[in-house]
Amino acid sequence: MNNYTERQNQIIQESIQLIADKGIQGLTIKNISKAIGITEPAIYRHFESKNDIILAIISTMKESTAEELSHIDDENPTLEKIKKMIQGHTNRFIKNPSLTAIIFSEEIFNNNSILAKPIRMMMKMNQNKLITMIEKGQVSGDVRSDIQAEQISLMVIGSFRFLVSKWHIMNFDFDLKKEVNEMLDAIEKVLEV
Amino acid sequence: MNNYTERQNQIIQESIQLIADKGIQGLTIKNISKAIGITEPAIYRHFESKNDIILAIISTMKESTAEELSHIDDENPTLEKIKKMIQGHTNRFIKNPSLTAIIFSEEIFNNNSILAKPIRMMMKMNQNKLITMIEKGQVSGDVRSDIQAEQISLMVIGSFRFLVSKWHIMNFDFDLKKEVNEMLDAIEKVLEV
DNA sequence: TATGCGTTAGTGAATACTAACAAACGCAAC
DNA sequence: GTTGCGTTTGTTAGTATTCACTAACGCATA
Repeated sequence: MNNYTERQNQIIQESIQLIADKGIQGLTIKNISKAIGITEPAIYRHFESKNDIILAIISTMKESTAEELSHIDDENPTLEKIKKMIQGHTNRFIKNPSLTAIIFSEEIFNNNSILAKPIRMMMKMNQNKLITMIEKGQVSGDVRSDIQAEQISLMVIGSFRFLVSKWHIMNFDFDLKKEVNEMLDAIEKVLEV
Repeated sequence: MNNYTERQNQIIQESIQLIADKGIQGLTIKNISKAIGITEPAIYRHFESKNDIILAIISTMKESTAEELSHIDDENPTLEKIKKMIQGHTNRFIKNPSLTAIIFSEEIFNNNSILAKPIRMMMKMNQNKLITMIEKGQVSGDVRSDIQAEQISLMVIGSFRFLVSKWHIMNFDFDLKKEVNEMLDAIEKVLEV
């Protein structure tokens, strides 16, 4: 899967959980070690510093997002592809809700210039993927062409992010899948030629 | 304007600036006092605790947002009202960019139950305002009625939030007003009956 | 015997916050 | 006008706690 050891992956997962539960201020070496059940210095056998842990979190996010995006085949009509993409992300969030605390909260790391860069790159990558998809759809006549692909992408990603953020803020207390599908129906109507 | 003293407002403003620049981890009593030019204990002459400062930040946000929303008169057609609302917020952000670090980052305070509540209430209030607006527009025939008002609201707020978040992450390094207007044009096309 | 991975005990720096004191100011009494 | 006094708002010096991180050591396994 990735090139981290079992213990490293455990540290990464518990760290994500901590950020989701207690915010970035809850991500301390003490909390991580407590969650795993080892002592603080043991953490440093697996990561050189806390910064390295955060970098590993970002790297893991990037990888899992790329993996998710790679599933989309080029055959389906554009709207189906967008739907599948959003639904894929949704399933990932439902399986692992703590992801939502990080993947759409770039500001968390924005103060640290070392961390801000890969986050920004990941964001750009995902947006470009969707924009290219929409542009193809506009050429083939699947998607309305009177609105720029960038604007459509902004709407699709923006709506999804906002919905997922609400889900997190509401402590995952509504049926995300149902809400996402209703959102996708609305987007479909809006994008029809 | 509000019921805070001059010094209290200064503390609130510098705190917002600090969160924008350095994230929530940068919001320390030391940083606040340094930014103002007084010593740390002097801060406690004006707020009982750091938590009270954060509550004051949220309260100020709430007030300034409500003030912004109150400007919207009931006369204009719905799309014009939505445009004016978004543009009003945009002008506020351009005048005070550090606002963007807080107003759309509810997760920052989500770990603290005392803070999460007012944040959630503010969010709900703003959404309901827009939903009501859209529903009226659907009745009067201004806005397409084949999509639920909640979904339209999700799209409008989601797109705007995402654009503003990008502006913050990119260190305010693009013309927000221009991008917002392009976004509003797209939304207009999408909402037309 | 070397390596990997854990421990205990400790570092200095930063955290929110407090105690005690001092300067500045308004204001009423003389 | 000046004296005296209380309030406000600042100061210096300190608290206990928490932070990321380190040194030294133990132990199991290859």
